[in-house]
Amino acid sequence: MAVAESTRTSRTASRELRRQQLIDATIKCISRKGLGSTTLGDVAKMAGLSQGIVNLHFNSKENLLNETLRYLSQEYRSRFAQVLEKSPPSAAEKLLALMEMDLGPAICDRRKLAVWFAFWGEVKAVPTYQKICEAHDLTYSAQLIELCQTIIDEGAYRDIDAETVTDALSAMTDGLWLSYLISPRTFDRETALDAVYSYLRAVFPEHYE
Amino acid sequence: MAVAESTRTSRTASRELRRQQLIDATIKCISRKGLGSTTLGDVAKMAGLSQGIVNLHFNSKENLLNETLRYLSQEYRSRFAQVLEKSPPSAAEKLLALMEMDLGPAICDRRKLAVWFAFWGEVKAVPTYQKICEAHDLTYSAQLIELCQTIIDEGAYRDIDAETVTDALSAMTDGLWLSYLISPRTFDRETALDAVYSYLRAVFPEHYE
DNA sequence: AATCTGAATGAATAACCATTCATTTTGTGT
DNA sequence: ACACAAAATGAATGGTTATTCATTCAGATT
Repeated sequence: MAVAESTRTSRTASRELRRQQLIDATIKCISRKGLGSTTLGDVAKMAGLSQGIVNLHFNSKENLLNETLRYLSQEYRSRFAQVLEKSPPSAAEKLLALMEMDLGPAICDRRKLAVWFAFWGEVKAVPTYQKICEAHDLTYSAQLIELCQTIIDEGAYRDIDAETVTDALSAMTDGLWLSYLISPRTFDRETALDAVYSYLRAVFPEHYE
Repeated sequence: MAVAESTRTSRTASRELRRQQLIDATIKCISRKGLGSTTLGDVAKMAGLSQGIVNLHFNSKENLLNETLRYLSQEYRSRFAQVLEKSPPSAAEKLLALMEMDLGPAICDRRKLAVWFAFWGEVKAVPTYQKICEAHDLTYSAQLIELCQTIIDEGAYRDIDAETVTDALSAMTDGLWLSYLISPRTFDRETALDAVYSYLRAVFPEHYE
């Protein structure tokens, strides 16, 4: 476990900067050793700081982990918003761009995925994680439903509703992440994208041919 | 945390029986407290036995957890085989029955799911978990691919291959499990099944109308 | 330059927990 | 009944880790 970029930031960094530095270190530690065996000592060492540093800035390990999960959620949301902004205006293209983001190298990266799954693995046991994840999914879904509804209206598709397509698509990306996490050798991101394409082409044939 | 059915099994149970009793207790503990804070003391108390019992039968905590994951995998596989046996002979009906099993109350149960996700959350950090999960997915996929191939041949479906449909379907069930784990209030099993139906109807319209 | 303030350190503490093992209990065969 | 072997117990051990806090350090203010 390597020591991080300690020389670049001045020894006395502003409060927010140091907190972010520690959250980054936490993410790195969890992705390497797992949530179960990440200690505050590990996090401090990874950040190139001293033993007591986490409690100084976060008061407790529990709080550090909550803030780390909140950060992950917020980071995802801002990428999501960025993709929505930058992609072409049509709903079909936006939806496709979002799926490609989910399965692109920035997000569908084993290190990041390992951290998400580490938290998901404790969702039932830690109510705070559940609340954060539930809120995360909710805002994410709401925007996908809007896009899907527009597509359905445009194509006058029958026997399908926006909520169902959204449930299916977001479940699929989550599940594809798991496949990639478990079988990185035999399962790649292109294969994952093909699965999503197969669904989009099948339910929205007018839009995705 | 309650004490389990200690009176039913005789104090000196056969080796295999006691091991299974401890695995069951482990599953209960993980589903309640999470993998991270399940101790051998918890497991022993849950089983109604003494502190040192786990090391007597499993030698180490690591080994107990490995065996617990193997048991989960094996249990799933036997349910899977049972559904294949009991359902009508057509591939389309078998596939549907399997999906309904995945999202039925026996498997899509928050306590069980919490345990699966607890292990998945450590997959990147614990090579043994990864190997067990990868092998699990492999045998599971192989059988689904066969079914899908039969359906594709029957319906002479174009532009779709069995591997892709299998990837999509199993990712979807995994992801739907996560939705159910995170949002048990707003997300129910019927909603989850609708998502799967929407895919099946769309890619295999001849078979699922 | 001297002082002051908040950030950072890292050794010490106390709690927790996996593992060990000497002792006790149980069931079986004689 | 008795002896023996296997199973189970639970107190003790040693290692680990979150948290605390007295001390040190950096840099801003006067």
